[in-house]
Amino acid sequence: MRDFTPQQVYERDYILNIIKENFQKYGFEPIETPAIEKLSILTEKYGDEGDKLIYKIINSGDFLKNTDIEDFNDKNKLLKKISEKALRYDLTVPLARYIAMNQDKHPFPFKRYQIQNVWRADRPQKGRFREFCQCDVDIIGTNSILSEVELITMATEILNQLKIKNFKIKINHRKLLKAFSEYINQKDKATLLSITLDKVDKIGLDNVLAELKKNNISDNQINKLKEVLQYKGTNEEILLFLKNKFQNINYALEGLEDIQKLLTYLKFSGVNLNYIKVDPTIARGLAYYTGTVFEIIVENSNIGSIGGGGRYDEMASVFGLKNSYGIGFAFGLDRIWSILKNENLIPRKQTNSTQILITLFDEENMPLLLKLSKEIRKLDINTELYPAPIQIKKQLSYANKRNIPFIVILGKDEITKNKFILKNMKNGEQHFIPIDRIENILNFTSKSKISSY
RNA sequence: GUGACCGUAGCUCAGCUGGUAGAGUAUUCGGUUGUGGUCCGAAUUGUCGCGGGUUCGAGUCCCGUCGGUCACCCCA
Repeated sequence: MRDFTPQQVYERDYILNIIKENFQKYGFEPIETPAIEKLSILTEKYGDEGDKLIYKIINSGDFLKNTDIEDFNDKNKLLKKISEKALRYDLTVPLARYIAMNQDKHPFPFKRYQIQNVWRADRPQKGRFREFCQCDVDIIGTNSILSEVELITMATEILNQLKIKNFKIKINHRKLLKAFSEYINQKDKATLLSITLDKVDKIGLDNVLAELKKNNISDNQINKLKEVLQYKGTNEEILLFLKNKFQNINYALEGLEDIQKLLTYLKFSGVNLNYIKVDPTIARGLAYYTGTVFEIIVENSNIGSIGGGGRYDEMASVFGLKNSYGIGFAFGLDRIWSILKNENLIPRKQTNSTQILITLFDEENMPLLLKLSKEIRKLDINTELYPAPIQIKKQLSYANKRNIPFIVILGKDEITKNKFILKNMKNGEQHFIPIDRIENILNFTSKSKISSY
């Protein structure tokens, strides 16, 4: 739970604007959905771990009204009786619900983006918040590999514009993960396998294998896995190697072909393939993925991924939309912000804040000052009036704290001369400007506009 | 959901082995009448996160809870 100061909002807006511009450039349209969803919409979409992290909202009024003592012996049963609403956990599931409910309102494929907060009942830690902002883009209604191509191309474009170096987009395919379990004759342990493999990056291959051993995977099977996972090579080499290993597993070959095509098209789409890394261990925990999955990381940042996504071809069908294809990914605004801060990549604020503060001596002069402020704004200069006739030193001090580069003084002395004073707060210089030649202000302000920050 | 540490004035923090709170900074006022950012002087500031317990007495000990930081788990 965080507040954002004006400076922080500026910094976040800088990122949001780049993201939004690119979303629009690729033809995505915005939607918004409510923060609160029905709890039943959200459950069982993110896996067991995910379900635990959903913020449940207790029913209003007498929330115990339908419960009896026995319900307290079964927490899940109790939960259903006292909570029917929840805060959204991501933007993908609400999108699926939205699509199912608004099928008639959009042509398909439907390309939408959605930038809103989501909530997770997590323990906060580095790069992780209970309330955070996701910038989500999805394409609903086609299973064309071009969707993958477009999303990844756009992601690299955005990261380039944000000047983030060292990012990698790791790509995998759920079908490949599944193939691992078949490859070692442990089909029923597919989930365990994918969750464990996902940790290779974090705890290393040896620890992963040790963990599998604890879960009753035999030495023989582990060695078989090790041989595959140890393999290092270029994207092409990895694909070839896996093709060889999985030659008898049809769906694995499909997955490999998807990735192969994706790489080919990315090249034509102008993406520098150094950013792309095929990684058979990337799993992603969310339960709804069915095809390609990807994760965007920044090397040496120790902040986890800054974005991730994948294909989820069945999800909207849960909400009644048949043959629904879907793919998308989300950028984590807060994590990108954190990285840009660390790397000093956020440009300094130029000048969209106040340029001139008009000081006030006497309420009698208000009409004149209001008129003056309007005339100055006509020159496209951000101007404000100090709202109360307090001591001028206080008004100057206020301008100082606000970093306002100029003040105008127009009191009775000046009025008799038909001039006002324009004072440069940086060097203290003062200039008299005739009231009927307001545009002369520009002689002094335009130069310092940029250097004032 | 698990573990560790933390939560004292607006901010950063001090407060030893229990005896009802202090510094720096910020704020406000002043250093004479209409000129800030420096300097000097003065003043204000807190239900010590919240709830309960132990004790004659708790910021200080115990329990719970909420919030923060970090590591798991998982994820943006």
